[in-house]
Amino acid sequence: MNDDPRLNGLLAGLPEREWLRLAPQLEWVDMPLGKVLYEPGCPLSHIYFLTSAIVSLLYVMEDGASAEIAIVGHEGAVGIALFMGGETTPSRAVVQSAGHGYRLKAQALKDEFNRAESMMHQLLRYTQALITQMGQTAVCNRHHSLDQQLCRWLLLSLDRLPGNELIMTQELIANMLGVRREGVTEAALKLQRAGLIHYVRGHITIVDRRGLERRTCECYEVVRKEYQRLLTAPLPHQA
Amino acid sequence: MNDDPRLNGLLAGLPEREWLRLAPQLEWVDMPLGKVLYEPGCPLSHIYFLTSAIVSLLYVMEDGASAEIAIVGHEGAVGIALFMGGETTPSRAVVQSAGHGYRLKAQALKDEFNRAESMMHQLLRYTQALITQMGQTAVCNRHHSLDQQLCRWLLLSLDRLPGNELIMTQELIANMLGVRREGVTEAALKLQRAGLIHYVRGHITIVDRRGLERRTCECYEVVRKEYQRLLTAPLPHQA
DNA sequence: CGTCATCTGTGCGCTGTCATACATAGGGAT
DNA sequence: ATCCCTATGTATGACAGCGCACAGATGACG
Repeated sequence: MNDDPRLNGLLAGLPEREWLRLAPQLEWVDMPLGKVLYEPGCPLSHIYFLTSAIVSLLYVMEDGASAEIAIVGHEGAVGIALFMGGETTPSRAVVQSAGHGYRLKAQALKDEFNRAESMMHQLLRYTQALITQMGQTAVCNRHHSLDQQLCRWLLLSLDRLPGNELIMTQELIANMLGVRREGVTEAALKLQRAGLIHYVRGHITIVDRRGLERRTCECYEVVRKEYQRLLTAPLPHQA
Repeated sequence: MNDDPRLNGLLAGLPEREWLRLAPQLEWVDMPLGKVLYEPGCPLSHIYFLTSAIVSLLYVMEDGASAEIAIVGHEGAVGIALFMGGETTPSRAVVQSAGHGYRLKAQALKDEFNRAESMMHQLLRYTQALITQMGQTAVCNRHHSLDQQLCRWLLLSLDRLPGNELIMTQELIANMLGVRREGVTEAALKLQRAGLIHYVRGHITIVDRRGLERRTCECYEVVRKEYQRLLTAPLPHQA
């Protein structure tokens, strides 16, 4: 019942020769909501290529406050520290939307990395896209309103999911954005009253995608374009 | 009158064999205050290994508002998009503290990258450190006070400079932090009254470094430790 | 020596977000 | 059907940072 590994953009982008070498080493993994793929400072055992799940990269402060610094979906991989050489990161990876993925043992990736060409360039390019997202998140945190950031977040998530529905409570979104739950309630209410979204107890339906795009800040577009530019295999769910 | 290229941590960390191959291709460059190394979307012609300058990576919004997402000093390099494979980035690199560095032609780097081992791992590790700084910046923007962020910024800058003086107006700092100049004035006043720093028209002297460390948020320490951990060649100017 | 641009200090009202507290409502479990 | 947990809506006061306006102070330069 496993889904196709090549739903993952990075794997799909590999030339046949490299793909055949890699495929037998991929392990299918279930990713239920809330599953933690790695904790800050823990050596990574695998790199995860997502097919249907969404994973949030979170920075958690000492006082427990947290902020999402990037979203990863089927366009990318979780655990880039593995090939970056640092072994660990100060971030935490949590499944934000249940689904599946494939993982590759740390050693296998390193072997691959030392001889392969496409795989490496593929991953490096993806890394740059991820970096762009992180930077844009930082700027967005500084300059844009919660309303705009919520739109950005909804759109970025939607781009990584099939359909037009998100399973996500306002409490969780608040965690992702690093704001209060009440703030998200207010912002979401505005969007609902404007007829852009509809939600009930953790089920958010995007009614008017264009409307969201008009309300969000430039950050969404910057990130989207950069992903498109850098990743040869385009995001299937993207408009 | 050129300074030693191996003041740069990445170059210093290379094994002799690779260093000898690379050295003749390095070009010494002057980096006056305000010099722009690259603009968003412009293909990079060189990678810059800094020896004595400090460069800010800025994200500039459509309305002109900007925020620094990372600081680069003699521990690193500017233009990582070159080897990441994306060719360009949405960020802007501006010299924040005048000094010098060495640059390497894009093609030379790529040639190097394709056959070299240490150089690549060196750069990848550095990239991860940079990523950490970006992420931490994003979280800091979200959760910490301007007072704390100013301390963080001063410390991060100081770690990349000799001595204990910064040449930097409050206006410029405000630009880096993405806040109002007046806000920086107020925060700086507090620090001066507490006897931690002393400043006059663009000259900031750090009087009590420990005091700043006590006032700043955890973000500074996280970034510092991660740089230390990832970069085998330690930062010379660091405490 | 005087002028002027630049840098720093201060006040004021405004807005967005926070902290806290509490009210309502959907929907699953029994 | 009932209960209860979880999700969502609302109010209130506090406060940080913003935008704007302007004053003083320093130092470069003619």
